[in-house]
Amino acid sequence: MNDRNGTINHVVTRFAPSPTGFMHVGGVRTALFAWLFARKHGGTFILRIEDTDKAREVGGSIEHIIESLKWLGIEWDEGPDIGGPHAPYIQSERLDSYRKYARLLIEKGFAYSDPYTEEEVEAFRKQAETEKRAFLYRDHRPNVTEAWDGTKPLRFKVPAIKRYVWNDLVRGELSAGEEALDDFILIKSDGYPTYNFAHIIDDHEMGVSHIVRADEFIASTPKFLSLYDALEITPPLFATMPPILGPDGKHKLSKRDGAKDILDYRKEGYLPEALVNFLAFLGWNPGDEREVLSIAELTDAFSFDHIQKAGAKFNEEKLRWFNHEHLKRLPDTDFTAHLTAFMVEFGFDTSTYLGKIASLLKERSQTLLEAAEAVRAGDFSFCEEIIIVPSQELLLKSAKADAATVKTHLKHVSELLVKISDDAFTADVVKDSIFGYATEQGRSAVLWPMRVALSGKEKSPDPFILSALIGKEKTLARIAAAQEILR
RNA sequence: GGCCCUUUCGUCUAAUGGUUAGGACAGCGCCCUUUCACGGCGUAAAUACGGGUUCGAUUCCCGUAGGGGUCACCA
Repeated sequence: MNDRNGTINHVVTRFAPSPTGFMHVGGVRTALFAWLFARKHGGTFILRIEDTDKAREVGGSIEHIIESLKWLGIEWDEGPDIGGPHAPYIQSERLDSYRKYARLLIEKGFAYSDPYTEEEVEAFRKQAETEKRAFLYRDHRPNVTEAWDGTKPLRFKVPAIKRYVWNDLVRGELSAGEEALDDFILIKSDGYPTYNFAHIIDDHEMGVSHIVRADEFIASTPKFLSLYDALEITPPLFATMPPILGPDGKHKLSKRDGAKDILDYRKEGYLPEALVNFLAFLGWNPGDEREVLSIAELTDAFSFDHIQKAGAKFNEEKLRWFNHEHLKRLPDTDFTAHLTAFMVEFGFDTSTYLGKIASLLKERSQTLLEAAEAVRAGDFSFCEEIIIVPSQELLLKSAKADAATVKTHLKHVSELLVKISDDAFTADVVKDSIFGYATEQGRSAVLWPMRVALSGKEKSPDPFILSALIGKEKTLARIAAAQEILR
């Protein structure tokens, strides 16, 4: 909560999704910022499920949300699965609480039973639309109303129609006119509260200090503020995030633009920390020129001060770059562990030589999926194979020399390599032993055929790395085999 | 249509009255190099427009235009 000077005493933020399907990037980023802010200030982060619209609820969503957040490493201190001092954390289980505040508002004269049918209200709305006016229920506010019996919607009666001005931690001073104020529904005829009502009660009861929220709530803030007034509750601080736009920048990112389930990124081989890094930079920066940051660094650098006001376009190209950077920074053993887990999970056959080619894979793949596919395609099969039988054509393709000359070179290379002891057969030693000869004789005539002899492929890592990878014995055998092919 | 928000390279952004307007992704070029990849260097590229305020505006104010949001018994 905040004291009168606005000093942060204890930060409490929350992420409050509704279980209506999968998690998309917009929701995840809002959750991420709320979480980073709480962590930065040693505060509390709450996960709350807003399931007050039973018609739209999609089964399994809660589990899916939890799985998504956990994959990203966003952990909550209080939530539906772990409980906490303000349990329950699922709104449909908090109905008593909303009724309590509803009664309070009725007593104070700030709530009344809505006498109209849905059709009648719809007609008012249509009329406003026809007249190109904003729809305001309060234009039709009834003079007398019956006592609320729970079968009709309970409406909020706006205490004062006025212009509201408030401060937003990201946007600064915001304001909205009287048109933004209306008698909105507190409790629906099915007994569930609306978002407008429920989130305010919950945030209050859960001690939320900062509401990190999406752009679309700016327009309804005056409604919230008037409800806070009626309830005589001090509102939390607001921090409004910029929208995430589709690649064309024309509208908010939608499924059509490829907005997908956040867990799809796991399938596509993205590292959660890379995705988090990318998402954090969509509308935020650390205030310096660093870009590739770990979660710990992100937490440390995070502040609302550097959040953008304008919308950002989702750019998958840059996400791929972030992922590659994070992949490259992984120690080989960690990379291998990640890749192996990925391949097992998504049905790839794992190879025993993955650990040996970790550094090659990291360098060449932007995602774990690309690495897995490269392995499956046999791009590194030369690690396992005993014999390689390249064609003479390939052996000579870029050698810029005739078969007899190449054959002589390979023979000489063998003679140099055989002198190296088995345990000293590293890429550097191999290079040192033959590089002088190769330079002298023309590198393309020596190194190209050697590399093809070892890999059997037109494209591959260099022959020194290859030699070390497959070992002295196979290296010599393959070079000998290549000499047989040449005539 | 009303109300609200927003506007720096193609994209993500830095610079909160004085900079040759900086970085990154993507692009292009060169270098490294036996191929591929990695890497290095370099290049092109922006303050939406029009008015103010000021000695001086990317920065402050107003207007215009573009974009976004909202006007539910959805959140």
